[in-house]
Amino acid sequence: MDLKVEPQTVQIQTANKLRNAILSGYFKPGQRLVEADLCETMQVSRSSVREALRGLEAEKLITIIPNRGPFVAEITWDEAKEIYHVRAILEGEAAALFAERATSEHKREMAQALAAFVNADDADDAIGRLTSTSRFYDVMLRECGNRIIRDLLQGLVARINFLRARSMSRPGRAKYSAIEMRGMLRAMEKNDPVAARAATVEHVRNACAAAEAVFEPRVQRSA
Amino acid sequence: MDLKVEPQTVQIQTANKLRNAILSGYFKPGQRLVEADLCETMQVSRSSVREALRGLEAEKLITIIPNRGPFVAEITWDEAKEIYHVRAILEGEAAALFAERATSEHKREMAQALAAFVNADDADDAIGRLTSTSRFYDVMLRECGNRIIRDLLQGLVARINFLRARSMSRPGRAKYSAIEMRGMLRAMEKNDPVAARAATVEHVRNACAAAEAVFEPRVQRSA
DNA sequence: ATATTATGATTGTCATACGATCTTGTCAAT
DNA sequence: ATTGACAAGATCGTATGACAATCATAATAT
Repeated sequence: MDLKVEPQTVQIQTANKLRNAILSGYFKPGQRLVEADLCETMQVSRSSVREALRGLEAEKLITIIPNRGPFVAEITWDEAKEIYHVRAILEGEAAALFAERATSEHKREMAQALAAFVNADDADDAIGRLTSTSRFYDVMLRECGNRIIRDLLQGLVARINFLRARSMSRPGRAKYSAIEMRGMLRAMEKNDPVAARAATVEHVRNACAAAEAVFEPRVQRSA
Repeated sequence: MDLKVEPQTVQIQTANKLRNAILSGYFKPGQRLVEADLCETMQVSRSSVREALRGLEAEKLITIIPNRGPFVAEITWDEAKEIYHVRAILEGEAAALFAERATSEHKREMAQALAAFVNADDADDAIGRLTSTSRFYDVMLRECGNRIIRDLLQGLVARINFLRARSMSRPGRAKYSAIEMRGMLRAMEKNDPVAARAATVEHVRNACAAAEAVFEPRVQRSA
């Protein structure tokens, strides 16, 4: 159990809220972020906003162009493909590591998350789909025993989050996704690292293919 | 050729200098960094320093504890091991990718870097050893065709930089290191991705073992 | 049509200020 | 000897105000 409690500075909250706004799609890729406007809407000082932005820049969620300011990061399909490539490798490794050490408690947790995913899909609940998959992965990444893999993957996934959401809401994809996740879980329940890695890599491959189908490199201009 | 030129803001330069200071060991792990002192020595405002620090925090080179300020990141041997684990995976992948697409020009560049490394070692030139290995890796990471892998590895390597320097200056290690790098290069010259990955993974494994030998988890107190 | 200039918006940087929080030392109470 | 209370000093977190540098755009001139 983690009992650590830490102060929530304004800067941290600002960073979190901005991150959420980007991941949830409230700020669109390529969109310009004006410091003064952010101060206004978030009711914090420019210092706090700018510090928060520096953090997000290092996470590659935004790009700060000198003298032009921050923009929500855009991504080319090339980059996205590279991310999926790395994601397959790291997530496969995490799956293998997890399979070797998964307890029945962890397996149950993942099974629950998967069930919730299926339910959310049946109910056509887009948010539920995302939170349940997150929960599914969280267990695996938290318990795989390698925090570096977890951190790297979280950073990578954040950068292609909008693709996930978009491709997952495509009719049919969620069903297949559920099947693939069931395959992962089955291998992990048997504590079979080889099968777990294979199933996971396959899952990411399919997610990549699904993402390609919905990727649109169009440049958006304001009317 | 890359002709892009971009403005060097004070914040960027501050971040770069601080990063260098940490990587070069001028600031030691665990050391406290006092904002006011940094402003004084670097002759920049607190705003610039703090923004630079936020960036370094996201790179995990420093840790900022709320109300206590920034500290140079410390690392446990556990974490270091995890980093080496991931490094082996990603560097192996990069090696395989590179082996498939390496041109004679690239091979020559790497051979030169390796030769420089041997020379630096013979001359007992610690700095030369580091710059030449960097050059060796830079070619591989730059030309492997996956910028995500490159960026992630650069971030990871930065975090264990001090271990590299320390273990490399251990008598004998550099010699073995050179032999291993020669093995990597040989496989890449044959454009053999399987052998290249194997040689690279082996190299990282050995580097990890060498690092363990010099790792000291001692807590340092000022006199 | 192209080049030049003016204009307004926004960023980069600095200086200053002040409350909040942490650290440390001192001293009393248990 | 441990605990608790309190004061003093250092440092951080945050806000504010200011201004030059830069950029984007519109207006003007060639």
